[in-house]
Amino acid sequence: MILKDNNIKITPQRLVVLEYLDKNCTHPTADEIYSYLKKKNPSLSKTTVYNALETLSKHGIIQSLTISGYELRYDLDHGMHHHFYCKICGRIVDIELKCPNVEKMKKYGHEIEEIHGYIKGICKKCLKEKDKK
Amino acid sequence: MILKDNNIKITPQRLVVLEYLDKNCTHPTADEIYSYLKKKNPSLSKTTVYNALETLSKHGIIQSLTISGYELRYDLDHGMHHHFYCKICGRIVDIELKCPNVEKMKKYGHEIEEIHGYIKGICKKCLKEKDKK
DNA sequence: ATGTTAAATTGTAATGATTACAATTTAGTA
DNA sequence: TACTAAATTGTAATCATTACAATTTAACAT
Repeated sequence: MILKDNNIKITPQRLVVLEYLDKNCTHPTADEIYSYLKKKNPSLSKTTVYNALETLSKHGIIQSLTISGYELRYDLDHGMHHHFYCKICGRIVDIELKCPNVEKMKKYGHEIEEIHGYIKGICKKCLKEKDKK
Repeated sequence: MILKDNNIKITPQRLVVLEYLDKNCTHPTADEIYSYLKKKNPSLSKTTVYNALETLSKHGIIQSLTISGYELRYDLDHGMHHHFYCKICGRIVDIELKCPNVEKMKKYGHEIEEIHGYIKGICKKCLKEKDKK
């Protein structure tokens, strides 16, 4: 199991957070995760959600996205992809994409740990809505 | 002048904010801009700085960066480039880079307005510091 | 099984960036 | 020079995130 593999203490709270992110690819905020899980886990604290997210993040199991500016969003890492953010509906969708620069990047002399590709605009669905008018 | 070209009302406050961003490629926060400009413009309000940044941003004259997570940073747009964020010193440096995906992106059916490339890791300078130890 | 201990969880309070808002001032134009 | 819509200002509110201290618990050794 992924927690044991990373020497992270296994707690029910961490398990539910991880399970939530595994089942929900909606790039939720800490608050969305908390609000949902709180229903079935009344003793859950929001701080715990933040702590769990930070721990998972630090071990590279999940990724935190800064794309929407005023809040962090979280994403279980399933390999390299970029994100598209719709300025109208706020939805974030994954974009499967190989960035050919990843390897070249090292020539700058910096040590690369993360690569984030954020594309912003208007999504397919919202474009259709606009056309109707 | 760039403000007139965009039909933005010319005010001394907007001018000093723009000038600051033109001269300082440090990707400052709103607060850094405010604190510096306040010295020579005592009547300047922080809200005005936020307003000016938003207006300039909306017109594509400047870009807001979400790279550091808990605060927005601003950058005068001089053509396509990505950003490198050092996790140790917090500095953000420009990476001149042509992204070959920009054109291909449209096939997803979304309308693309902005592309952000954020690379995170440890910068050259901080790597040297680490080696000394 | 049980006891031990370092680490995790909880709830509350603090922080700090950003936004809301209403009163005042001003840029652009007639 | 006067007018008006828009910009500026300062204060107060908002809201995500973090700090912290008390309590609980996972993991491990006996």
